Amino acid sequence: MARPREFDPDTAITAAMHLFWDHGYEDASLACLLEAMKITKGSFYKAFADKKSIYLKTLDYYDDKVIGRTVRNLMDTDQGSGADRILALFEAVAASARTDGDRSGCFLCNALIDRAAHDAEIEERLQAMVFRLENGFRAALEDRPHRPDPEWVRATARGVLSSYFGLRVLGKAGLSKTMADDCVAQVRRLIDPKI
Amino acid sequence: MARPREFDPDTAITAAMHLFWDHGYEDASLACLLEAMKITKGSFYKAFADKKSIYLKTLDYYDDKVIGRTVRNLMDTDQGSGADRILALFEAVAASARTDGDRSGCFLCNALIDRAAHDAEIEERLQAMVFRLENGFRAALEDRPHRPDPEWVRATARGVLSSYFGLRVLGKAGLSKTMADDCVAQVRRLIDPKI
DNA sequence: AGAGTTTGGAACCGATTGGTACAAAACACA
DNA sequence: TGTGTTTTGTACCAATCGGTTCCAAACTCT
Repeated sequence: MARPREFDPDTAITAAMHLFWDHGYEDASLACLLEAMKITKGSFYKAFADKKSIYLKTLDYYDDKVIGRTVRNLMDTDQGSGADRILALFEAVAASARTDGDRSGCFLCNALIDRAAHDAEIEERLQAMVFRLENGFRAALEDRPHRPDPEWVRATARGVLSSYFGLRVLGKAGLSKTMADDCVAQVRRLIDPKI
Repeated sequence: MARPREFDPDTAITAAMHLFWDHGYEDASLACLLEAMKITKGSFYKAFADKKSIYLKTLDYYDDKVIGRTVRNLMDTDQGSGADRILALFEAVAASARTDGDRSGCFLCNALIDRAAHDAEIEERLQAMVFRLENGFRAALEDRPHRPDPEWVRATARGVLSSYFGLRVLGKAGLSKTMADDCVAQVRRLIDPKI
C-alpha cells in the first residue's frame, strides 16, 4: 500500500534507551538521539510523536526486557534457592560496577532520580517497576523449605530493594572491589532467616 | 575602594544549590538560576566564572553544611549510642520522604546519578563526600561498650551507606509509610551487633 | 569634589534546543 | 504504467542555551 519504513523500530528504541540510560532525559538532545537511532528528523517525528513519548517507550522497553528478565530470574526455582537467586543478582550488579567500563548503572534508578519528581506520567511507570522488583524479591524470599513469616518477607524484601538501589548509586561513585563485596555481604546477612 | 556588591554570595549559592538539588545540572538553566539567586547576568559571571563553577561551589557548600552536619551528628557521643544516631538519621530521612512535600531527596545522591559518570572533577568531589559519610557510619558503629571487630565495622558501615542511598532513591518513587518503616527496620537489623 | 575601582544591567552573540512543513522518494496495488 | 499512501530528508522555525561586551551606577579613598 505504501512505502515501507527503512529502520527497525525495535533497534531504534534500544538505541534511544541506552542514550537516555546513561545521559538522562535533558542531556540526551534530539540531535544525539537521531544520531544514535540512525534515523532523520522526519522519520523520528513520524514514528514517535515527540521526545517525551519515546522516553516513555524506552521506559516500557526497559520494564519489559530488563526488569522482566530480572524478576523472572528471581522467581525461577530452577536457579538455586531464593537466597541464591538474590545473591546472584547482587553479585552481577557488583561485578558490572567493578569493571570500570560500565558506569551507566540501572535505568530505573537513574530515571527515578532524574525525572520521577517532575513528571507524574513518568513517575507512575517507575513506581510500577519498583513494585515489580519488590515482588521479585518477595517471591525469592518466600522460596524456603520452611515458609517464612509474611511480615518478615515483606520487610526484608524492602530492605533488599533499598540495598539494590544503594549499590547502584555507589556504582556511580566508582566502586572499589572491597566496597562491592561488603555491600553484597550485607545483603547476605539481611536475607539470612536466622537473624 | 570600589562599589560593594548588592547581593549576599552565601544566600545566592544556597539558592543555586537548591535549584541544582531538585532539578539537576542540565535542567537548571541559567535563566532559572539567575531568577532563583535574584541577580542578573553581569553579577553572575563577575562573581562566579560560569555555570559549572557555581555547580562545584554548591557541591562544596552541601559537603560543608549538610554532609558536615550529618557526619557531626553521627559522631556526636552526646546524642545517644552510635546505633541511636544512625537510626535517628534514617528516621529523619524516612520522615522527610514520607511527607509528600519534599521530593528533592539528597543532593549527593542526585548528583552521583546525574553527573558523576560524565565529569571527573565533579566525580572527585562526590567520592570525597561518600567517603566522609562512610566514615561517619563507621564512627557511630565503633561507639559501643565492647569495641566491635574492625572488619564488621567496615562492612556494616558500607551496608548502611548503601541502605541510605537506597532509601533516598525509593523516596523519589513516593514512599508509603510502611515502606519507609520497613527500610529503617532493616537498618536496625544490620547494625545489631548480635547478628 | 575628583580619581580609581568594581558592580549591575542591558544589549547582543552564535550555537543549539525541540519541533514543523513540505516535497521528493519508495513502495503496494490496480 | 499510473495511483494512492507512507516514509524520508531537508529546509526552516521561534525560543532558549550559556556566555561576552560595554557602559552607567555606586562605592571608597584622597
